[in-house]
Amino acid sequence: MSPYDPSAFPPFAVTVDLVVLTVRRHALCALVVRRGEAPFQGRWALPGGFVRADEDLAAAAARELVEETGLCVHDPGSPEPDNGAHLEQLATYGDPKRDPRMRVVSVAHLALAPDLPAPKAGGDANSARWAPVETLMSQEGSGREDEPPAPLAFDHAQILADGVERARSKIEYSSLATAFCPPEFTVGELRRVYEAVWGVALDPRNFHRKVTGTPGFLVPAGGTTTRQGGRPAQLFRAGGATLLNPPMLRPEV
Amino acid sequence: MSPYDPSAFPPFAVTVDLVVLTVRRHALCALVVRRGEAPFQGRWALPGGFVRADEDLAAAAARELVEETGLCVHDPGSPEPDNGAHLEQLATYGDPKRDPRMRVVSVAHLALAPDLPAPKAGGDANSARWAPVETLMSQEGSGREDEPPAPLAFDHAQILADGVERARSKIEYSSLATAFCPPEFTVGELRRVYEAVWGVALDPRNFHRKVTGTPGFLVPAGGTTTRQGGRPAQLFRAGGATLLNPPMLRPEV
DNA sequence: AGAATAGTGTCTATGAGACAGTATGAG
DNA sequence: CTCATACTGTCTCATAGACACTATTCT
Repeated sequence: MSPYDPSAFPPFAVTVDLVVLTVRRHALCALVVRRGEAPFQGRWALPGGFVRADEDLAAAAARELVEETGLCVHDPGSPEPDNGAHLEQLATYGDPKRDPRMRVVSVAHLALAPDLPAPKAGGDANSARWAPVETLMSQEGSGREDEPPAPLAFDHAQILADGVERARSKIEYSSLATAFCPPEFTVGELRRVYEAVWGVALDPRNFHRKVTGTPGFLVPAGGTTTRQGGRPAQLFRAGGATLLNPPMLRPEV
Repeated sequence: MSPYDPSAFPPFAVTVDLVVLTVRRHALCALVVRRGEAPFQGRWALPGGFVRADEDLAAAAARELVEETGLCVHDPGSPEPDNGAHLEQLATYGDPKRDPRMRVVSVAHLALAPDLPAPKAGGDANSARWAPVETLMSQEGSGREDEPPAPLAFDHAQILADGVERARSKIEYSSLATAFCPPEFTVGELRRVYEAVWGVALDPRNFHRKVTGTPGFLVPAGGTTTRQGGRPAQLFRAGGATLLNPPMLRPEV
């Protein structure tokens, strides 16, 4: 058999799974859905679904994101700051035994979204909710009654860990942290995003000097807000610069 | 239809494609094979093949790498420095029209190898060769008769570009450049790897101070060599450190 | 007034980049 | 000898981190 014979190939199912991250109440949270059917019935899982026959992978991921959150994907070309999310491919998971029913290859995607009111349950899941990644990634689950316990279904714990690590490293050298913020935000709000994603405290003064001193990162939006209390803070929106050079340093030495 | 019904899914073929990079004669080169059959018959393409029914994605990539180059994949756990290559997943390409015959999702992998004598032709390709990425990535191909012309088959030009970009950025903050070197190498040889991959000239003295001053990056192997001419240089092997902090800065501002 | 957050200035340690100068081989 | 490469040392400039200080709001 020629390895390129198109009539002799093992059939695979291809899905997209989504790691949707947001920052809620100073904590990095991921969107999880409760599975309504076997396998792993009743367990929490990442949202996802089959790629359709004539659908690109990115389109499938964007479709699932809309179905689960109502978020539209931000088009990098369009100038207007819709409240769309950032979406990028994460990695592909294809262990032959990752789904007990059949051979499924899942192309995981990472989405970063600003804080949303509440997730709406999609048609293909009993319920959906935001859960702190700290809870989801701990072996035991939290002791609290109202939090979803680990472990996630399938290999979703690994996918989530990879997505969180991608987000944590990517905000170092890119302006991606603004994807967690509303269209207009203050320096303090952006700093709290970094602190929530990295789980560390940053010096507010050095942070302010760093982000306002990087050309193209932030552009003044013209107003001020006092929604955090204290002295009114200038509002910014994300500038055109996507790469941060020199990068924001993650304190951890 | 439930989107999770395992009996109702569109069938996909899943392949792995390989971006195999090495440094030959001060140039970053990629392994390409000439296609022996339609589509794109006679054109150059990245090596690759179908994932088998019970095979993990990484295993399929490692199998293809052995078939094409004879290189075994370096197991990060084993201490002995076999001349294995570095292998990692790159990205997945699934445009519905990327293969005119059928729906094929390709999980591309990136392999970094030391300089090899000559590629052996695999069973599923007429011929294989190393080609400078500069030639492969230019629109026109080189004017020289003995070089493979662009463009590559399928979407392999995009995959190659993504692989090259991954390699270029990853040697900044990791010790991955040593994957291009033989088990024992000199500081100058490692510098020439950086220069070839980035296409820039680096100050030999500052480079030497940087790499020898980073703990765990290089460990002395005990001997010296004079294979580059000039004063004999100390031989090193790659140390245990995989992350470079602070990173090697790519001069380009 | 006191608390909280925003924003500026100043000092210091670290490291990158530039480059002088010495060491040791091949021809 | 010259030439090529290896390696060390020194200077300067940029910047991260620490932190004093002022500004402006709310309760």
